[in-house]
Amino acid sequence: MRRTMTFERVRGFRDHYPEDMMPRKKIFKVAEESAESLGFKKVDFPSLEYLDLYRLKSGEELVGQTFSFVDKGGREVTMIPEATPSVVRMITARKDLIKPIRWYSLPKIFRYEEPQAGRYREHYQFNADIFGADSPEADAEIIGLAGMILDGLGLASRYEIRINSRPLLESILNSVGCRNVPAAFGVIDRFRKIDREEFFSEMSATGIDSERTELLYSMISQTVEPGKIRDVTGGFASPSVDAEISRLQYIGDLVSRMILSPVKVDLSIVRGLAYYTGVVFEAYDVMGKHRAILGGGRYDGLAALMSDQDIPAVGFGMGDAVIELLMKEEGKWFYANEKPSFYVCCTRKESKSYAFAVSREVRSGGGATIDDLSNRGLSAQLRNAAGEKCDYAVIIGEREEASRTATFRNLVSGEQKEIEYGKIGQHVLTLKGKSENKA
RNA sequence: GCCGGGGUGGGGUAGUGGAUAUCCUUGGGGACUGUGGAUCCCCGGACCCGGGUUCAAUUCCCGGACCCGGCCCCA
Repeated sequence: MRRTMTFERVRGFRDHYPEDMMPRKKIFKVAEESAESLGFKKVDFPSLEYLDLYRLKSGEELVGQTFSFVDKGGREVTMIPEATPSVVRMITARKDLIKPIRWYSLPKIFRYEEPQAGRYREHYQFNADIFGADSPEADAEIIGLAGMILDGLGLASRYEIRINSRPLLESILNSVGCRNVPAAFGVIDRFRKIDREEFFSEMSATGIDSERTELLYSMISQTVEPGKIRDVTGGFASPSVDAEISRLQYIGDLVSRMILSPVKVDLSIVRGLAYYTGVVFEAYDVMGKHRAILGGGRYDGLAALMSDQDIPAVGFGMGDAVIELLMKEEGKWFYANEKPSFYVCCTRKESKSYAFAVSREVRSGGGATIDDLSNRGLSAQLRNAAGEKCDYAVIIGEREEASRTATFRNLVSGEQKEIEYGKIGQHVLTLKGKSENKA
């Protein structure tokens, strides 16, 4: 009778095995490189913050969905549920920073919610923000970065970015006699989930008559090219509406210069009831199958809420969960080594020293170079090499050691070549890895 | 927090109120003794947990945790 102890994962948390971690790493790599290509700098911050940091901004509602506890020193703390407050805390703590500031980060964030498709209690979230610039160009750069990342992952034309403007929506609502804009935002945010009657009755509760509600309903039901916003907002003309439309169109134009996929205006994008004050946006898969891949917007009031400084800001966050679902569907969930990989076989113990020296030479110009640890027969070692999906085997034995050479075997074609020890590094640089490799 | 669905080795499965729980795959070891995912041999590994019904539960019933999906919410 065997007695085994098995440990379960905590609900809603994930393990990441290599076959999944490799493509996940690729997402982060593309995101980080895209950000850095625009001059963004990486920052990091604790996984634990005072709960008050979130109370300020979001009230008790969000607080109820956090992993919070009182630590041994009596501090009320929480596993961070988002990055933005921490980043704003960092920004406001340093008055010497030259603005505009472009920062990105890649924390794990936590939320105590029921797990669902594309939602876990812990996930990675790439974040990028620009502080100290309230221009539409800053808006465009953030939205453009979001698109660049998706493009870089091979998802061009498989996603679309939908943008909206909170002040635009607010102007529209004001112009139709809405007495409770936040409530109306809430209804618009949920409009795809509620039926028509519910929409009408809730809108009427905010003071909008049914004729105007009809117009609103039609307006938020469609997504349009930025150039055609006025086609759907025609019934709500006013100077403030007009100014907001122009800004949104300008942003849309700039973004379209940066990315490969369409930018559409979707007047139903509200982004919850959070702290957004300007442009808001989300990226969706074109099939509309999943929840938003990423989302963000302008939040000019947050720094003032948290400090004595008034710093305009715009940013976005992208979790790793939804994009994983999408990449799997699109056949992009795999990883290919950029450099060829090697397995250094050694046929006899006496040549191990030489084999290790050869390994070092190979590594100097190549990718992963695996030393054999099994000390088994050559055929077994070659089998291991194949199992590791290496591109080449480097065979070392009595003959190679005597002649100061190494035998390179291409594990795909079977071709072999003997290379002098001194020329190994150079030879490796001429080799290519195979580009398939399944996840 | 609520609702629906689900569970047999690591993965995929067969099956059953009773006997050593099926098959494939994967994993480990060995043979082939300097050229590979082959072949052959050997080995390891499972009925989610707890209670109940029963002579007997992996099987039926209840509860819990977990997984999948949804609601709420959405950083």
